[in-house]
Order: sequence, then C-alpha cells, then structure tokens
Amino acid sequence: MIRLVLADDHQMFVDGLKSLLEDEGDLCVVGEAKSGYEVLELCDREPVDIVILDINMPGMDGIQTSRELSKKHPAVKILGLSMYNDRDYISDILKAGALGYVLKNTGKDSLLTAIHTLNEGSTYLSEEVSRTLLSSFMKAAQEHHTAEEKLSDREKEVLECIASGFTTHEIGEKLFISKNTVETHRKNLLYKLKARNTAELVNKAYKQRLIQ
Amino acid sequence: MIRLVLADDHQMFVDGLKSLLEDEGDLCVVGEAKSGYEVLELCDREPVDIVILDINMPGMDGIQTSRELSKKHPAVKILGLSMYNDRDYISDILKAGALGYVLKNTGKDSLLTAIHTLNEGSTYLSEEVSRTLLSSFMKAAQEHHTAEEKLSDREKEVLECIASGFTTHEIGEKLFISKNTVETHRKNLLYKLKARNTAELVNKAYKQRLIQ
DNA sequence: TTGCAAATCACCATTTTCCGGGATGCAAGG
DNA sequence: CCTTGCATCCCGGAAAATGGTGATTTGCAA
Repeated sequence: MIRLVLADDHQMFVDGLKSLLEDEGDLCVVGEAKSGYEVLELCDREPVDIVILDINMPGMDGIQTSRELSKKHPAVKILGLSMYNDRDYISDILKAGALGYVLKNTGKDSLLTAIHTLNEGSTYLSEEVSRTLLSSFMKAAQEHHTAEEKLSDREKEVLECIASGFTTHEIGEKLFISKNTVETHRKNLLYKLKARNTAELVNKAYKQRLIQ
Repeated sequence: MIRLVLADDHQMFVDGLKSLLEDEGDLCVVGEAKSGYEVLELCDREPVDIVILDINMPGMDGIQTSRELSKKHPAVKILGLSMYNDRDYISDILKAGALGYVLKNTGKDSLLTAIHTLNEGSTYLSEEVSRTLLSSFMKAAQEHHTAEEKLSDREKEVLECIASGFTTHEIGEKLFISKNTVETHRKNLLYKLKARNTAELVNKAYKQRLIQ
C-alpha cells in the first residue's frame, strides 16, 4: 500500500484526485494539505511514501516546500504537479529534491505510472516535460558548439587562466609566452565574446559554457 | 511492438540482453551495434523506437553518439546504460538528448520499466541514478545557501553589476552612490570570496551560484 | 604560389583596478 | 551603553587592464 499526501490549494482538485487515486487498489491518501506548512506537519505526524505537490501555492510554494521536505524527510518522494510546462519550474523543483514532474493536463495513466515509479525510488518526468527539458538542453548544447568554434585552442587556454585570476604577466610565465602576446589574446577574446572588460568576459564565457 | 537497437562493445553482454528482451512479448531487437557509427547507420536504414546505448564505447562514445543521434533522428529515444553511477556521465548524456539512464547492475525489471516509459516519451532514471543526481543537486543548493548568506543585499547588487561589465564609476551612477562606495563593496567582495581580481571574483561567484 | 589565419612580440597613452589606510551614521542585539 | 555589521564616503600610489597600431613567423588551404 502506497501512502500518499496531496497538496494543492484548490480543494476541488484535491477531491477529484483523491477519488481517482483511491479507486486504485494499492494507493491510500493519508492526508491533504492546502499549503506547504501543512505538508510538513503531515509528514512529521505519520509515515508517508509520496507527496504530490502543486507548485503554485500561496504562502510557501512548492519549490520551497520541496526543499524543506527533502531536508527533514529525505525518504519521502516528491512528485511535482503543475499546469505550467515551464523549464525553470521543472528544473527548480528537481533541484529542490523532487523525483518527478507531471503536468495537470496529462491523463491519469501518466500520474499512476509516476506514482509507481517514484515509489521504487526512480525518477519520472512525463512526456511533454521531458521534451521541454530536452529541448532546452539541446539549445544550450548548440550555443556551446557555435561559441566554442570561434576560439582557438590558445585563446581558450588564456581564457581559463584569466578566469582563474592570473594576471597577464603571470599567464605569460605560465604558458611561456610574452605578456604582450597574452594581451593580444585577451584583446581578441574581448572582441570575440563582445565583452567590455575582464569581468564581462568571464561572465560570457560561463554563459556560453566555455568554462565550467 | 517496440523496436530496439542495442549498442555495446561487449558482444556477450549484447547477446544476453537480446535474449532477455526478446522473451518479452512486445519487444523486438532490430539491430545490434558495437560502435556509435553503427548505431547511426542502423537508424538511417530502418525505423527504430529506442536505442539502448552503452556510454563507454571505443571510438565515438555514448555521449557523442547521443548528440549526433538526437540531431539526426529526434524521434528515436535514447536510454543510457553504464556500469558507472557517475554524476557527470549522467548529466552529460541527458544533456546530449537521452531520456533515461539505467545502471548495468540493476535488475531486468528496471530496464523493462525504462523501456516502456521511454516508449511513451517520458523520462526514466533508475533508483540509484536518481539518488546520485539528487544528492549532487542538494549539495549544490547547500553551498549556494552558505555562500549567499555571507553577502549583503547591496554587495550582491554590486556583484551583478561588476559581472555585467560595468566599471566602478558606472555602477556608482547606476545605484546612485559614490564610486568610492562601490570600490569598498568591491574590496569586500574580493575579500569575502577570496578572489585576487575581478575575473576570479566573477568566476567564484558563478561557482557558488551567486549569479546565474 | 598566394593568401589567410593563428600565434607570436612590441610600444604607449589612458583608464581602471587594487590595496593600504581612515571616517561617519545607523540599526540590531547583548 | 557598547559592540558589530552594514552602507556610505574619501585619498593616494602602485599595478594592471584597455585600446590602438604595427610587425613577424608558421602552417595550411585555395
């Protein structure tokens, strides 16, 4: 028997969900919550396997609740639920400790699969969600590609040294070249990444994933 | 009927896996590959639903293959397979377009669940893998917390401006304070983040997730 | 061969950062 | 009341970065 807690600030939604889930033989809704605080209280009081957590709640939202919950009760699995297929929502709640994310407009099959998958400790992201995350990753990877090609190996080397805090002179000694050469590389880097100074250079290098 | 391709450089492993999968009624192994190139060829030739891809292969490795494959055949689902529960492997192959990741030392049930989940377009990460990713996210979030507390609001504001490439003077105008004040903030930032200069400051700010 | 791009080195004026101080007002907390 | 932290402001000199211009070598590709 999988013990569930439902957290959503819309009572009608919770009611519907509860009825739907309790039709399944192996599921049992042991608590309902209308806010993040109630979720934490419920989990303090009795053992819970999975919390189905709406992201958009007044007061402490799903993200924050997720963070607290996975700190206090690491064994409780968190399934994020939301109407928004938003990259930031998804990645935020996953970073906050959730194991799964399902959209409210997907069917009940998806939800049931998610529950059973999470119950084994594995991760589940529904189809549309996977697609969203995937495409954002791919986009980042592409930018990475185009930006990296613009820089020569030597420039990348100098770039890393600059980001590490070495001065032009030190980099020269490190790479066995004159500081004048390093200055030229630095100038070319500033030009190629359209940065106004060292700070912006390092910033853009990070954004384009030229350094980790 | 789900059409599978198995890619692994160890023939015996492929043989075993094939026998295991074909015992299932709804699975069909339509091809085997010992390298990334063969995978791409196979997918060019006939329709494939899921590629089960070993990460450690000679020549073009699983990560690279994944990137190529999801570029040329976005509809093909990629399931990463490896003996290593390594955070970098996992995140790299997911970024490269894979929808799932399963360890070789997990049972066949996990693999079958993964296949069926991926076939619907959803994402599956097995239990240990989820745990690994989760703990690394949590760790990052914790560091974030401790580092962020050290800086005052004003300092964070100045830090962002510095990273954006504004000079001390410009920041002063922007925040309606004297450039001398900005210099003090900058000094404190350098001290607090133990950076030698602006470049390293921006670098460390990124590493400690003080800026995105 | 010709031409181009990358890497190398050089000079120099101007701006900015870096680092060492010192100083004030203010609010929160012991 | 007094300490502590924060935000504000100021100064001066050394060090570094910035921007402009020019030049040589090397290797590769048209």
